[in-house]
Amino acid sequence: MDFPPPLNPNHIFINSSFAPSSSEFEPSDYLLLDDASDEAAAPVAVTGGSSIGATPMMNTTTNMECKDGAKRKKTDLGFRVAFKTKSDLEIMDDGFKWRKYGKKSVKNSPNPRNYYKCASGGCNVKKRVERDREDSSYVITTYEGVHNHESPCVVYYDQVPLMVSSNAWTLQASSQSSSS
DNA sequence: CGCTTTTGACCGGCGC
DNA sequence: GCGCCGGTCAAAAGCG
Repeated sequence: MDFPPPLNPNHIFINSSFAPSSSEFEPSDYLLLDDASDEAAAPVAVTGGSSIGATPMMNTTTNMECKDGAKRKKTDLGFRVAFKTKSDLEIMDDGFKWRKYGKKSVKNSPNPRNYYKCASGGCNVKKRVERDREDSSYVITTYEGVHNHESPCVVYYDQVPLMVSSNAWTLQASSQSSSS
C-alpha cells in the first residue's frame, strides 16, 4: 500500500495557491482530542483539499499547541497530533513507511478505524486513520509518537513559515527525543 | 520468495 | 462483578 514514486506529491508541500476555492472549508474548524482533557492539548491541524487526493496536508491552517512536559497515562509515546484532512483517500504518505496492523470499527463512528505502525525498525510511532463521523469526505489522521529515525525521503520545504510536518517533527524531535 | 494487508480473536481498562 | 469499547497481536492470503 505504499505509494509508488512516480506520483509523490506527498513530500511536496502544497502551496496556498494549490488550495481549493475553500468554499466550504473552514480553517478554524479545529478538532480536539480527548487528550485536551488530560494534560496536553492535542495539536490539531485541519487541512482542506477538495480532490487533491494525494497528500493534502499542510496547505491551510495549522494549529499547534503542545506541552512538552505532558505525560500520558497509557501513552508513553508522548506526542499526539491529529490532522483533519479533506480527501477521498485516507492514505496519506508523509514520507514514512507505515504498516497496517489493525482495523476496528468504533462506536462513535460508522466508519472503521485503521491502525498503522511505522515500519522502520525501532520506531514505534503509531498512526490512526479514520473518516469523520459527520463528513465522510474528511479524514482524521492521528499520529502518536515520535520517529526516532530520519524519514526515508528527506523533505525540504520552501520558505514557508509554518509547515505541519516540519514543525511537528522538529518540535517532537527536540522536545522529547532525548531518549534516543 | 518476501512483504504487506486482512480479519478475527484476545486482552486490558473503564464505567456502571 | 459484568459488560462494553478500544487497541493489539497473530495466522493466513494475496500481490509484487
